[in-house]
Amino acid sequence: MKLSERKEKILASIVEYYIATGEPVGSKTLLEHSSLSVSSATVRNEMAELSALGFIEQPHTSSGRVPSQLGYRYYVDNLMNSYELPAQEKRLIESRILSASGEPQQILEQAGQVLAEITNCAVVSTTPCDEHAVIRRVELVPIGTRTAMMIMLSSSGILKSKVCKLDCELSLDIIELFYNVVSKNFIGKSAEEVSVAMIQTLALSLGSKSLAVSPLLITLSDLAQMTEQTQLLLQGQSNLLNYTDYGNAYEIMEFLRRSDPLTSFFSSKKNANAPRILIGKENQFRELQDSSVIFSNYNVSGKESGTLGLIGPTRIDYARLIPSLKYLTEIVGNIMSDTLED
Amino acid sequence: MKLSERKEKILASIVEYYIATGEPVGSKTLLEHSSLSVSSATVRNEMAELSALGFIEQPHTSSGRVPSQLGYRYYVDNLMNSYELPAQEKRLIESRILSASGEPQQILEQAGQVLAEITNCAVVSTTPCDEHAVIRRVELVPIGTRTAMMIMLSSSGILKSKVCKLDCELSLDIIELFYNVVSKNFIGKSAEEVSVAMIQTLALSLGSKSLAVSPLLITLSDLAQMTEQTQLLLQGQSNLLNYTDYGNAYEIMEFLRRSDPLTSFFSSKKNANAPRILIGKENQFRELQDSSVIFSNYNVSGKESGTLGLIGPTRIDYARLIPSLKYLTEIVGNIMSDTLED
DNA sequence: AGTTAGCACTCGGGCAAACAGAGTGCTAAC
DNA sequence: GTTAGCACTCTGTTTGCCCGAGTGCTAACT
Repeated sequence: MKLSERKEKILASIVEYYIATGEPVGSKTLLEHSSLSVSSATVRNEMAELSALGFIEQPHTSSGRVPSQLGYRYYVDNLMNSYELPAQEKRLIESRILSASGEPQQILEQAGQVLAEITNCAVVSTTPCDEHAVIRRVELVPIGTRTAMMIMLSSSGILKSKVCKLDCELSLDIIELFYNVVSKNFIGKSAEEVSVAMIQTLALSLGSKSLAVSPLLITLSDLAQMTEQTQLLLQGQSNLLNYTDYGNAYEIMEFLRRSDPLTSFFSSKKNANAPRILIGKENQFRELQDSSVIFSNYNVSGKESGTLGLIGPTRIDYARLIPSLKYLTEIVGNIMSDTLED
Repeated sequence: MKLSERKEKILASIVEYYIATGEPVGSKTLLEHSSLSVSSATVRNEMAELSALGFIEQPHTSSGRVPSQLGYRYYVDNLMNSYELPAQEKRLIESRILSASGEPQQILEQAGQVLAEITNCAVVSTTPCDEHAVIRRVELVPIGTRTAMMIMLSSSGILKSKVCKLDCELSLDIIELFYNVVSKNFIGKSAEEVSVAMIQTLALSLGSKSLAVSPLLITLSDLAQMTEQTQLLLQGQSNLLNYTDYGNAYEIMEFLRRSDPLTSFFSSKKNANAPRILIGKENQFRELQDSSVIFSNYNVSGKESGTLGLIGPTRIDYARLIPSLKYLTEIVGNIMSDTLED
């Protein structure tokens, strides 16, 4: 549906004024804050039609208008002029992120913090996940006579470690055997390929040494699982309190804590290089249906690997925040790619 | 100050009833919920005296009484009968924590989650910090021709890693040189000893190889810093919404985000093997003065290393939560010690 | 046909008055 | 020292009221 130019102007004014102030906007206030040169009565007529079309609604019979979900959608799709991020702000963001060390988790943490500050929204991000990631390197660092720390590095740059306790002494030949087994059977394999069954048959084939090596193999498989799992990072939760009521804020927090639904949602929404915007009920999660969710993927080495997302009110400042989010995902992707690149 | 037995009974009843219900308790309700066999008038008289002494107070002139800070303090110090955690709950806690892998961070995370669930409080915990910790092991894992991941393990079991980019190719002899330098100059040293100055003089002494090795040394010193820093872990923040108002919840969240004050506060309060309880204004942080803070240290290998803490309302259920917290710190300490032990 | 002025109408927010209920402190008797 | 009784106080809630903002409609105007 295409609105007349004047209706579009009015809708844009309503959306922008409401986003800026949070106050429902009446015909008079609208005139004061727009360049329209018609009377308030005309505006009222137009508003009545916009109401009928479902683009705006009234909190109560005699209050100003507020954009409806559909109104925001129309605004985002047709009216919003996405402005370019000023170079100064770009540099500010960049400098804060570059200070983080090279680990994905830390880069995300830093990026999330910056994002939470500049957007005043809750920030969710997922650690990079590359379905085609393979085990790149495994190291075993003895830290006692029968304990060792195993470290796994995946091709997507994820580093995980876990302590492994053995039933017997960790002798040099066991270590050597382990490394042999690893390089023959695990390096270059993806996490899914490291199944329990595979570990078991492998352990059996080792014969007498099996007893000593199998705890190591189990740890290895644990690590493979951990590497594959995307984690959800939450930041700026306090910002939720700025826009929702008590109960909803609590619900959202609890929802975010059960990170699984969002994680799988994000990972199902790849193949989009532009930020996605879900306004109100456009998302499937009851707890978030009074909020808007904006999320965008970051690319590591050209592949979409993780997501940065914002959760804010439906009257979130789309025009300002979308470019910020977009820029941040770019930066995050670049830095992570840098780390991996030779 | 020692109260009469009857006053103690009345105070205990008030505290317990108020903790249980959140309702101010009047003379009549008190009688219904205690074993006293006197009339309400007598209770009123006693209450008036308790009021005068400052142990209880009235929200408004004609409402029931509520324990004052002093009242809670007296209760905690003299009246509370700390009950033993039922074996069943112990086992439940244990099973959930044992499922965590061996890294301190993950153990804490798991423990924090359990704690948040059973207490309905916000949980803060600090990663283990041993001032006498020394660098135990450094590993350099090449992940590209000019990038490597450096991994540092401290004697207190902390594992940190950072990616390091070199200006030139990471040749075998550079790696060897690096390991030599490390084992000669860093292993067994504490983080404080790894100063920038020390790195610089060391780099100079390497002559022509300095250029190649110094990025590695800088990364090493970064890692040493990271190892030394205690991190603050936050969980169950949503529980804050259950007891404070909006503004205060926001303030507490922001306060917790600026983790430094609490971290240094906790680390200054070691040398106590029992849980500590700070009621209301007994703590020094304005944001927390409407709350109670209960915290307890966990010991790794016999040394106090980190803290688990609860933040909740002043009407928190002291009698129930203190044993839970205590048990959890014991468990956490034990598991972490296990990991380190040979 | 589109625009405008004018007007009656509606509804929420704020404010005061009225009210019910819980709990107190005090007094006088036991 | 304890108790019964009673007047008093204070809060939270409900009710009614008014004010203001904003609407929709009608009739006139261009």
